[in-house]
Amino acid sequence: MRSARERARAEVTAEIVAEAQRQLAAVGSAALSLRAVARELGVSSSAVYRYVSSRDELLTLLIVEAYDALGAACEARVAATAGRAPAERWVAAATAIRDWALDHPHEYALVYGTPVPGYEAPSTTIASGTRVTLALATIVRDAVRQGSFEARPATPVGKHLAEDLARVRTAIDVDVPDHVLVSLIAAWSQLFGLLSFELFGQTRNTIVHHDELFRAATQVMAGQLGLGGT
Amino acid sequence: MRSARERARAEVTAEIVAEAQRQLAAVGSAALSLRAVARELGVSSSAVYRYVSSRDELLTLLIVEAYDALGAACEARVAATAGRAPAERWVAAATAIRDWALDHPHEYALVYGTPVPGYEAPSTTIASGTRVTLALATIVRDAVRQGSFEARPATPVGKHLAEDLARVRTAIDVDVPDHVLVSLIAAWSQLFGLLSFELFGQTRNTIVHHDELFRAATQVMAGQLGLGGT
DNA sequence: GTCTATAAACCGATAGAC
DNA sequence: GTCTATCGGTTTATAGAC
Repeated sequence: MRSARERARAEVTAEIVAEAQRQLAAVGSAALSLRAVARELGVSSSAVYRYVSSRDELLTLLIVEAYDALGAACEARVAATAGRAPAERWVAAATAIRDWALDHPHEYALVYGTPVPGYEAPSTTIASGTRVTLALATIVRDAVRQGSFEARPATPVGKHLAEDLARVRTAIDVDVPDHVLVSLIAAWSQLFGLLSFELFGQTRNTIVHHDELFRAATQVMAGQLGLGGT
Repeated sequence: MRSARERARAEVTAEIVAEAQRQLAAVGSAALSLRAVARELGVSSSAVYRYVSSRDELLTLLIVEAYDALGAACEARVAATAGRAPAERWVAAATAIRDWALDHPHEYALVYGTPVPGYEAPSTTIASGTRVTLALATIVRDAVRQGSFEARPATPVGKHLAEDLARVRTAIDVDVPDHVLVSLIAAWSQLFGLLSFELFGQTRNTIVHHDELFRAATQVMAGQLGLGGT
């Protein structure tokens, strides 16, 4: 059981992370400052060092928090749509990702945007980072098991790439041919690519109804991936 | 004709931009500092203000420069492959984009990554920013005119989205049905999504042969877009 | 654990001399 | 056009008192 001291410590750390998230939204990750967090929290700067040993550690906390929140949101949607048509699940999961990203644009940018200069992510962040990818893979895995997956005509894949894809196949535990994995990666990168375009303002002057475009594009990709009709 | 003064001024400005690009690579866009540029150039900070009126203006110069360089590279590849099979041209253009991005990762991040906090891009950057998109659209336009474009079964598109797509159709001057435009946007965002994944390290622990994956994924997307065989 | 005080940097931008 | 000097602000991080 945790002592009162440990619990107090966890609580203060959570407050620091919460304030850091506000800062992140206000000034961006590069300008995130331990000092400003302390100032806003009403404590001196050195006090914060008792909880967070450096700016990089604070960034790591934020990154893990963001990955976990997004991963949990996506996992929940995938679980909630179990039994539905695969294409429908794909669109639902993608929408969950987009909804979270629109609600937390700066945390999205922190993990999927330009890396913070000078910051090297420790391996502790990997597990949280792959959650959302694994959740998406679950949809394909279920579709394959149900037999509602339409195989596409095979296209050959280079030998070196096949090695990478074998690693991917193991990681996501989806037993499909190489060219389907390529399609899956294409769909996956399409999803985040379009989302980044929207959030980073690349389509600002052309697209107004981003929600409809996103839905249509993910529907198209689900079909091209082989997840079958709606 | 330009006076000697004007020419000297353009030359010094170019030196400032070149040094700023080095800074960009070293510390990232958020930490880009007029002062450091001046220091490295061996002049005082205030001297630089004679050429560049503010940090934001320097950023704008860098952004326009990056967009134009990438746009020119893509346009050149599209022009060089005129007459070839559309899918081949798509892959070639995508590869040109990737090659430029790998050669200039920080400039890529400047324009396609997280927006610089506090910086508002002036409308002067729009024209340069759309060059690469227009170059890609040319491939589809040529394919349609040649008749080597395979129409896909139509899927309905919402009314609001149709308005946006009408704007897109005019902007890129490609006369295809709505659902094809959605596919095109999907392919476009897939291309930049995968490239961002690679450059921002999202696939770091899984993919080794990024070049082969990129080629395979763009090939698949070209096919799904309707650009036909190799 | 929290505080004050401090070191040693950095920044954008401007004034005024030359 | 370039300089020095300066204003007024920022930062990370540490030392030492309480």
